[in-house]
Order: sequence, then structure tokens, then C-alpha cells
Amino acid sequence: MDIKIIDVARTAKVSPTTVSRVLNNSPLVKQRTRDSVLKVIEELNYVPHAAAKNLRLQKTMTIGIIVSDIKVSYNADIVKGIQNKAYSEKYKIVICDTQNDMEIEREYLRLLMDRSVDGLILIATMLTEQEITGIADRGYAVGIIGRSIEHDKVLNVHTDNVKAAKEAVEHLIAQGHREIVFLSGYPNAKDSFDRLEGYIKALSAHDIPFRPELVENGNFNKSGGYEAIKRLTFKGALFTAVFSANDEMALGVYEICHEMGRTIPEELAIIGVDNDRVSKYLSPSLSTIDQPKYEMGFMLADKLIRYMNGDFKQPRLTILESRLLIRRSSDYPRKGISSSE
Amino acid sequence: MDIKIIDVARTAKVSPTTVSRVLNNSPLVKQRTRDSVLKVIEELNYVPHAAAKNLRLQKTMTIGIIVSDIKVSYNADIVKGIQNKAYSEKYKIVICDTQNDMEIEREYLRLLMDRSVDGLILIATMLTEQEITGIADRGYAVGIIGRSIEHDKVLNVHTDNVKAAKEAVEHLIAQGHREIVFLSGYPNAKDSFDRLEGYIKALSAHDIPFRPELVENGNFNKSGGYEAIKRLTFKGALFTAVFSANDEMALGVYEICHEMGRTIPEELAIIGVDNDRVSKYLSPSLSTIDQPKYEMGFMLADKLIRYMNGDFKQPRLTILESRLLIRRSSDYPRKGISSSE
DNA sequence: TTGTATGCGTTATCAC
DNA sequence: GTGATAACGCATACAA
Repeated sequence: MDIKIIDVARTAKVSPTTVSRVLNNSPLVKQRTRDSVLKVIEELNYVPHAAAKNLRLQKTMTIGIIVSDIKVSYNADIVKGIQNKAYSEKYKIVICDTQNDMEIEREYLRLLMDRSVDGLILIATMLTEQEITGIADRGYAVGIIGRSIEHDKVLNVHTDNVKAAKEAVEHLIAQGHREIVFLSGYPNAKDSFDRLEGYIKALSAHDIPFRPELVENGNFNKSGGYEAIKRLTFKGALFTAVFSANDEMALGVYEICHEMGRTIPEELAIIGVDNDRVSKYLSPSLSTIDQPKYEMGFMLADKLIRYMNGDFKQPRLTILESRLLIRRSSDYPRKGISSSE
Repeated sequence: MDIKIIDVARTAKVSPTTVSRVLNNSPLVKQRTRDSVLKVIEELNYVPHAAAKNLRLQKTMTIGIIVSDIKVSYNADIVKGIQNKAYSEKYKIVICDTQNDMEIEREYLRLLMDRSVDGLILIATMLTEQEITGIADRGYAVGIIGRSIEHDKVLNVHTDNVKAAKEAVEHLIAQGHREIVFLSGYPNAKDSFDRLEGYIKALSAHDIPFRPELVENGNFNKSGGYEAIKRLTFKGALFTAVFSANDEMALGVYEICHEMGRTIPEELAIIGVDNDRVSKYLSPSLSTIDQPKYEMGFMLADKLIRYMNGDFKQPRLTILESRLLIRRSSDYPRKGISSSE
């Protein structure tokens, strides 16, 4: 049987209350008493029982994280940021990996509505806006990454995807490209949608007509990227560059280019998004948009913890800067184009 | 305020006991009653309070995972395996990322001794054997990956590192290599030690003298691998192949080879261990030993859950097979050597 | 400065 | 089949 507070109290010849006070650093316990209690705690190896404490205090010092796939380095970076902030504030984290399955995500959500966490962070969630605000209405602190929710109880950190995408596409344009493919992610992903908007803005800023047939869906994964380029090629589309809404899809583009003998960047330039761990090891190294993933996780955890502790006045939304990393996959000016264009 | 079991009981005009019975699928409640209670639960959106349940039942249906770095793809794979098994058995997981810091690891361990988890899995832990068995003695189920502990309460899953390493080195020998460097990990890491043993066995099986000066430490990380090869080269050591105790160090070898203009595999062959996500994307692709990481996590979680539910008769230790993946980094026979050698 | 008594929300024991 | 009640281990209001 485990040691309980009453056992400590008895061997230290004080009341449970006093032991509790020592445990919680209450100032109103005499130094001598404190020392002797501390000694007994040490001797008996006493640890307060979490469930009892949680029940009494009505909080768990735990943050739940619902994430689509912990193996994706983008997600892992974010989780790491959350984790480190949480640790520094004495919070624990429970991870729920949904494997991109909406039913599993719902199931986890149900599982977490039992007050076993004080707050919840959703990374690239597929839940409806209504479901998300519902969590907040139930009294949970909610933070989101990878989507925008307009609700005064939902905290939010993201980067300006429109701006970053525009910058990336403008870089391609500056290299002399005019037929640029946009590879999109899940149809309803806000990230992907914003990047499309940036793509269109870049084109229009340089008087290049937007051609919907150059937009192809790749579902954010490698085979999706592969198939998308295959489809475009099969349709006879002509293009000299690809802006992929994430690096993962770019991997598929590399693969099919390799199969078709189309060289990167000479015959096809490409830029991804995420600065995935593999991107710099590819041949050629992949240009990409680097988002401050770790910081996003860290900041969101910070906001969430503040919120859980009563600070409701902080900004609901924080926007961080991402930056374009030009690597070899897009570093090849088309002939006849000077840098002044 | 949250809805409690008493609220459900009142609006359903039954006792809390009956509601509890319905919740826990007790057979001794009339179908009519069950239905009406279920309806009220649905209407009120009632969810049982975890802390109260945990306190009463003295268990949390939660597994704690202490891991050195969740970003390392090797660890992420294992965690994913654990997670999936846990989910299927209705367990949650809390992740503690120690960032390879022993003090943080200890701190987390303390944090988890409050009965907030029913069992604990340690991945590549740096704790002493005594500390680990201490956890088991406190009544926690304990599982370990990446190390062997002889204790009848500590569950264990790993691969035969000696055998796998021997096979890898023999592949290099078959390619005509005789001066083979072994890049070791942390000095006290069992994995690394076993791989060294396999390396030595392979040499001896082919009458190649073991030369301690070809063993160099790289601390399991990229810069360690880089520095190790630098040191060896500086000392004037001659070698045509490297067996690296993990892929991460091999990245450093790639880097310094690139700087020194030494081509892989023609001038230096290399094999790693882990089948890290990046390994196949490198140029040239990296030969490596693939461990069934996901399965290891999955199986260990399975064992742990069984153990927590009273099955103490299962084998304490399970050994899984790993396999050698020959890729381009080691695929270049030395001249004058026939495959019969 | 310390101690006593109560309640957090649930499940299990026992009685009806 | 169903219900009243005690207990899980802790922190706090109130008393001393």
C-alpha cells in the first residue's frame, strides 16, 4: 500500500493539515515543524496522490494535445515547443495522435472531456468550428495551430501564409518562371488555402494571368504530389516551376521527376513549405518556407497557460514570421531573364 | 459548473448507483431504465469526472513515456507504436521529453510517481539500474526500450544488436573492405556496445585483426560523427569504410567527406543504424540497419498493458528481428575482390 | 501556529 | 433491479 498524508502526519506527530501546508509551502508553519515533516516525507518517500489532489483542486496541471501525426517533423517541432513550455510551468502533456483520422480525433476529444486535462491544443485539426468552440464553451482552454477560429475563447498562433507564399512565388517569378504550378493540400485546409491566395497575389502583382488548370491537389502527402504532377503531365500542361503547399508533396515531385528524367532545378524549379528535416538533405536541396514551429508551440503553450491562470486580456491571436529558404531546387535563373525583371 | 452523476440521477429519477451501473455496462439494470438514463446522459452531455474515477479505482488508464528526444525519428516511431496500442486498449499516454538531460529525466520521474500513470515506458533512458528497478518496486509497471535490465518486474523489447552489426560489417568485408572504422555512441549505451561487439565478431570471423585505433566515439549525433572522422584523418588513420552506430552520426560523416572531397561510396563506404527517415533521401542513399521501431513500441505497450492487468507470466523479454538495408553508400566493391571472398 | 471536519465525484458494499 | 452510504486521499474553512 502506498504512503498517504495521514501516515506522514502520524510519524511526524502532526496533523495532515500541517503536512499539507508543508507540501504546499504555506508560510504559516514553524520552521522546526517544517523541517521535521520534510524529513519524514523524505524517509517515507511520500508522494501526494495525483487523483486526490486533482479532485480536490479541480485541475490536473495537464495539457492535452491532439495532433494529426506525431511523426511528421512539422508536428514534432510544435509538440516539442509546447512540451518545453509546459515543463517549465510544471504542466504535463498528453499526446493524442489521430493518424489523420477524423473519427479517431473525435474519439480522443470525447476521451479528454473528462477533466483529465485543463486545456487542449489542436494541431492541424479536422474538427468543425462548432466542435472546437464547443470545447471552449465547456470551460476548457483551447489553443489551435494551423487554422484560424474566430472565437474569443480560442487561442491562436500562426504565420502569415499569404505573405510567405507570395514571397516564395515572387522568387520563382524573379527566376524567370511564368508557368508555375500550385500544389494544394487538403481541400479544406486553411493553410493551403492561404498559400493559394499568396500564389495568386504574386501572379497578379506581376501581370501573370492566373490559370486554374495549374492548380492541382496533392493532399499534403508524398504520393499526392507524385500523382498531381503525373496528372498535369498527362494532360499536357506546360510548367517550369512548382510551388508545393508543403515539403512532403515535394518529395513526390522529386520522385516523378527522377522517373521522367526531368532535372531539378534546370528543367523544373520547386519550392515547398515547412522546412521538413529531410528537405535540406535532398538532392538538390529543397527551397522551402521555414515556419518557426518550435516557437509556435512554445508561444501557444504560453498563451494557454496564462489563460488557464486567469489572464484573459492577452491577444487571442499571435502571428509569427516565417522565412523563405532559397536552396538549390529553385536556384537556376531561366535564360534570357535578368535579375531586374 | 459541470454536470455530475447526481444531476443525471435526479433528472432521470434514479439513484447515482443506477447511473453508474449504466455507465459501466452492468448487466443488472433493466433495459427500460438503462434507456432512459442513457437519454438523460446524452441530453445533459454528461462525462464522468476522471479524477474522481481515478481516485476511487486507483488507476488512471494512462501510460507515461519518458523519451530522450521526441524529434528523433527513431523515438517518434516507437512512441507511435506505443500510442496506437494504448489507444486500442483505451489507455492514454503522457509524453516526457528529457532533451537528453539526466536531471530533467529525474525530475519527470519524480513528477510521475504521483500515481498519475499506471505504468511507465523508458526509451533510451540514462537512469541507473537501481533507479529503474526502484520504480517497479513502487508498484509501477515498467517497460524499457534501448537497454537491458535484469529484473523480473521490468519488461523489455529489443533487437539483437550484436547479430545485426556483425551482418552489416560482414557486408562491408564482402565488398573488400578491411580497414573499417567503428563509430560508437554514448560510452555507456548498451546499443552501441553491442554493435561494437558485433563489429569485432565480424572482423575475427574473417581473420581481420581488431584495431582499437579505428574505434572512435561520436556520441550518437551528427557533429560527433563529423569530429570523429576529422580526428581519425588528422591522426593519419587509413580506412575505406565506416560502420556508424546510428544514422545521425553518418550525417556528419557525409558532411566531412563532402568538405574533404572524399566520395561515397567509391572512396569511403558507410553503413548506419536506425533507418532514419532522412537516410534514404541522402546522396548517395545510406545503407543502414532497419529496426522494427513501431513494432517494438507496439509490442512493449502490449506487454505492459497485459502486465498491468495481471498477466505476470508472459516472457519478460522479447527480441525482434532487424534487417540490413543495402543502399548506395556501401554498394561499391573494392577492386581486385571477387564476390567469393 | 496547529488541528478538526468537510467535501471534491465516483464506485462498491450492503440492504431492500 | 434498485438505492443509501462509505471510502478513495487531499486541501481548506473554521476552530482553537
